[in-house]
Amino acid sequence: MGDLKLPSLDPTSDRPVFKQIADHLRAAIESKALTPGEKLPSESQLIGHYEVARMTVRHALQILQSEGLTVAQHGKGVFVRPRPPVRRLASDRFARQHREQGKAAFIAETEGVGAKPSVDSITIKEEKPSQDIALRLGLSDADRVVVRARRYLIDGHPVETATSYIPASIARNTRIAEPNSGPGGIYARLEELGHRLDHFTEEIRARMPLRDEARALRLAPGVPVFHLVRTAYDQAGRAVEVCDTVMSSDAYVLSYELPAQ
Amino acid sequence: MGDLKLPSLDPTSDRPVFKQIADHLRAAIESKALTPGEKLPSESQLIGHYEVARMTVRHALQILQSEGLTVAQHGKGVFVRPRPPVRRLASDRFARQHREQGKAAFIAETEGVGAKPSVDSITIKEEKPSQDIALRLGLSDADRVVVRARRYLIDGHPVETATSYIPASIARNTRIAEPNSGPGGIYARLEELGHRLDHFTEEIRARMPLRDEARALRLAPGVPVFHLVRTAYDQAGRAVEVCDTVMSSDAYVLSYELPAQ
DNA sequence: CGGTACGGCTCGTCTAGACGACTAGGTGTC
DNA sequence: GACACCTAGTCGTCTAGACGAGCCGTACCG
Repeated sequence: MGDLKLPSLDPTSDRPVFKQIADHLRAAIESKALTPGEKLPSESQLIGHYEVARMTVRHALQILQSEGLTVAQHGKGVFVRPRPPVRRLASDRFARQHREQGKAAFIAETEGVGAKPSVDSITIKEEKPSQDIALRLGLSDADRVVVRARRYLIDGHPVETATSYIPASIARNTRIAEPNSGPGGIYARLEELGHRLDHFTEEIRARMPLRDEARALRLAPGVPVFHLVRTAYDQAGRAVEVCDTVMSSDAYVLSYELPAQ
Repeated sequence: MGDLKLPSLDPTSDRPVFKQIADHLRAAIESKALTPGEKLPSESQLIGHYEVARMTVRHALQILQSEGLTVAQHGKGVFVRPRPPVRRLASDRFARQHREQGKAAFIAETEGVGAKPSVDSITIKEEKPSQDIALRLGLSDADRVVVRARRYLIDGHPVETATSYIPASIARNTRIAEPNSGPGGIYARLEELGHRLDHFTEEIRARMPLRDEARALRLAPGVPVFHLVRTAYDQAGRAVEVCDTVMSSDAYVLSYELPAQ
C-alpha cells in the first residue's frame, strides 16, 4: 500500500478527475498491484496524492465499490474485495443417483469439498399461489400451495435462499410440510408419494439484488445475483414443484450439458 | 410525475436521509407509481420536497442508478429504466434441426420474433491460445487457434459479444476462418469437416461488466452481464470449439432442461 | 415562414468544510 | 493483570455553494 505507485492526473484529458482516479485504482487491482484483501490508499492519502477535494476521491472509490471491486470498512479502510471460493453447480445435481444416498443435493455437494453446510430460516406455510407460480404448476384458481422457504449457508456464510412451491393437493399432511423433510429432501418424498421425477426446467436470470436479498445473503455492494426458477415434472408430465432460488453470483458457476440434437 | 406522492423524512429514524429518499423512490418504482420510461422528480423538486442539500438527493439517485432501476439523461432528467424485451435462450438452441435450415442460431431465433438481427465487428485472427482456452480444447503448447470475434445486435441494439476459439488444425484455410462463415454458421462447417457434434457444455457466471463490455453492449449503469463459456464436443469426444460470450443480463433469460437421472 | 439566439431547466463535476461513528492501539488507573 | 479511557486515523453523512454542459421551448430577427 505504501509502495503503490499511482500515476498523476492528466489535466489535458476530457475524462473527469474522479473517473481518472477510479481508472488508476482499477488498473492497480486488475494488474494485481493490489491483491484481494489488500488495503487501498486511504481517502486522505489519495487527497494528498491527487490534490483534490475529498468528495472527488470518494466518488472514485464509490465507482469501484459499485463495480464490486472493493469493499469499504468503516473505521478501517477500503479493501480489494476477496473472492469467495466458487461452487460449481452441475446440471446432473438432481440426478436420482445423488439423491439415493439419503442426502439433499446441497448437503452432499458441500461436504464433498470439505466445507460445513447448514440450513436456517426454514418457514413453511400454505397459501394461494401467485399467478406466475399457479401458471408454472398448472393450477387453477381454487388450488393452494405449500411454500417451503429456507436459506443455505456454507461455513456460516449465506450463499443461497430458496423457496419451493408444491401443490397442496400433493404436499399437505406429508413430511414435505414438516420443517425436516427427511433423508434425500423433498424430491425423495415426492417420489415416495408416487411422483417419479422425469425432468426439470431451469430459467436463469441475473440482476442486482433487492434490498432484502442483499441483506439475507450479506452481499457486498456491486455483486449481482442469479435468480433461478426450477420446475420439476413427474413422469406423468405434471409439474410437481417450483423452486425459486436467489444465489450470490460470485459464489457460483452454473454448468449445463446440452445435447447436439 | 407532478402528482407523485412522496412521504416525508422520518427524523426519528437511524436510517440516513439519502437512504430514506432512495427507499421512497424505490418504493414508487416497485409499486408502479412510477412506470418504466417515466421521469422521476428532478433534483430541484426533491431538494424542495425534502429540504436537503443537493448532494444528498444526488446520493439517493445514484443508489437507484447503481441498482439498475433508473437512468439519468444529461439535460433531461432521471427516468425509470425501461426493460428491453427479453430473449429466451432454450437449451436446444444448437440442436441440429435448427441449424439445417441454413441459418445461424442467433439469426433464426431473432427473426422468429419479428426483430431485425445483425452482426458486426467481425474479426478473425490466428494466435496462441490462453492457458484456459488451451485446457478446454485439450491443446498442447505448440498448437494455435483461430479466433472469431463478433457482436450481435437486435434492431440495432447490441445485446451480445461472442468470441469463438477453434483449433487451427481444424479451421485453418476453411470457411471458418472467413468473415462470412456460410449458411448454418460455424457449427455447420465443423460438421462438414467431419466433426459431427455430440454435445455442448456451458458454464455460466454473472458479474458486473468490465468497462469495455459496458461500452460494447451500451449497458446502463447497474446492469450485470452473463458470462457464458460454451465448449462443443464432436462424437469422437474431442473439443472442437470454445465460445466465450458476454450478454446483457436484462436482455436474456437462459433456459435449460435437466434429466432426472 | 424559417432559422437563430437566448433563457431556463436539467444533470455532471468539483470544492471546502463540519460533524459523527467506528477501529485500533496506547496510556493510565485500580 | 484487567479494565476504562483517550486519541489518531479511518470512513459515513450532510451542507452550501460554484461552474459547466446538454436539452428544449420561445421570442426574436431576417
